[in-house]
Amino acid sequence: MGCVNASDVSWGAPRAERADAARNRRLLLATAREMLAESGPDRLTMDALAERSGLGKGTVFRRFGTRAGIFQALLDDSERGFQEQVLSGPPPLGPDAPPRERLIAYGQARIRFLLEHREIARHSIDGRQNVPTGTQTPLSRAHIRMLLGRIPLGAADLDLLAMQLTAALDAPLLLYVSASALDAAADRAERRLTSGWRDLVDRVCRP
Amino acid sequence: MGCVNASDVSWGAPRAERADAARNRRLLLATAREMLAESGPDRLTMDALAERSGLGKGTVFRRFGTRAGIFQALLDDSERGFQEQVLSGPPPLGPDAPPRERLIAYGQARIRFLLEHREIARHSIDGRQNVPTGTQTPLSRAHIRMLLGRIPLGAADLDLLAMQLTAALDAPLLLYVSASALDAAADRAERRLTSGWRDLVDRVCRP
DNA sequence: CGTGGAAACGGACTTTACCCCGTTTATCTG
DNA sequence: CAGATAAACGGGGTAAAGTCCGTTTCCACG
Repeated sequence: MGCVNASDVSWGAPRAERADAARNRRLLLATAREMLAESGPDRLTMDALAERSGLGKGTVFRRFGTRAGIFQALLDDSERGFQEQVLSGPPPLGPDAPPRERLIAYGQARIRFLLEHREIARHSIDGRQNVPTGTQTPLSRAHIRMLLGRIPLGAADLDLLAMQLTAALDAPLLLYVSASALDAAADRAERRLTSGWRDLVDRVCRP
Repeated sequence: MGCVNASDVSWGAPRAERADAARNRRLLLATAREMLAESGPDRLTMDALAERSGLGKGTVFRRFGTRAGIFQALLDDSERGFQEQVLSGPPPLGPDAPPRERLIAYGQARIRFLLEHREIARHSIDGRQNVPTGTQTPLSRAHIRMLLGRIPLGAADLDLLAMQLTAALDAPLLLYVSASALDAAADRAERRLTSGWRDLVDRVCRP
């Protein structure tokens, strides 16, 4: 837990982020959340964000690269707490639970998380690039991969299987089910996706 | 097969597409393909497409709605042949094969198709909207759904399972595996995804 | 402290997606 | 064949994304 954070002597390779840059990133994320809460994702433009933060547009773009990048950063940020639950929280989500149960619990938690942040998650997808490296899904994938490694499955391409399961978990919420349908019946959707995930995992993990 | 095509007396509800509109759509798609072949997807801008087609910008937008819409239309168009193979071609892809084998064959064919059209497929994703209704994936989903219905699976939410499998099939190519990785080793990727799909279907379909 | 160089900043500039609405054209009806 | 009507067209206009590069700020090191 209290081991290594960004401001430590952790410079293994790059050179730690400059102080002003870090401050501005926090400021930008905070401002973005405000704007999001006030007027929804569509009004969150790069120009507006820059102006409202009192920063230049160039800064916003260097930090996030692209519009979708802002949403990725926001999602990433929101995910931190969730990640801690997964890595060191209580079972069945955290360690000290049998891997198959952890896998099911993980899916349930992720579904809830994505539902809760569906707007942001939706907007974090950028057709020009594949899903962001170093954020959201890769961690999902890595975690699922790790759990699969501890479940007795016959010979199998575990990396690929992890990717397939990640897709089965995320894509419905990110791509397939319409946003309006989710808004209309979020509870129902959550129950359905959750039990669907359990079924899928059950099917995949046996003999 | 030769039952109902767009120009028939099929006006159940809307009013068949106007002749000039149809002609222009074909022209636009053809021009888009040319431009794509010549200079890649990034140079395919709405303005350029309009000008090169000798049409107005407004026309392009009314036809396709959005930039991603062009790529969706292109993909849809390319998919027609593929769909016929699936609906009425020879087994194991077409009818007259046991459903489990058809499902596996379908996945293999779809993987090949997406790999072949990966550029277009990538660009057809629009973060603002869920995956297009009436094209590509919905058909995938419907087909998978239909096949699942004919495979003995215990009690299961078949609609959801179909969505999960569709996601597991498409998302790796659409979202997760980087375009450059695919370009670098498309053959290897195809083999891996293909056998991964077989494994997944095997796992899912056995009580 | 002072300083050199790397990193971050700012905001004008360019490009592109997307909107709007007056005008033209296809098709249907009598 | 003429007139009506709804659809399609055109292309200028707007706003937002993304780029560039001269200027400023940080901070490691002396």
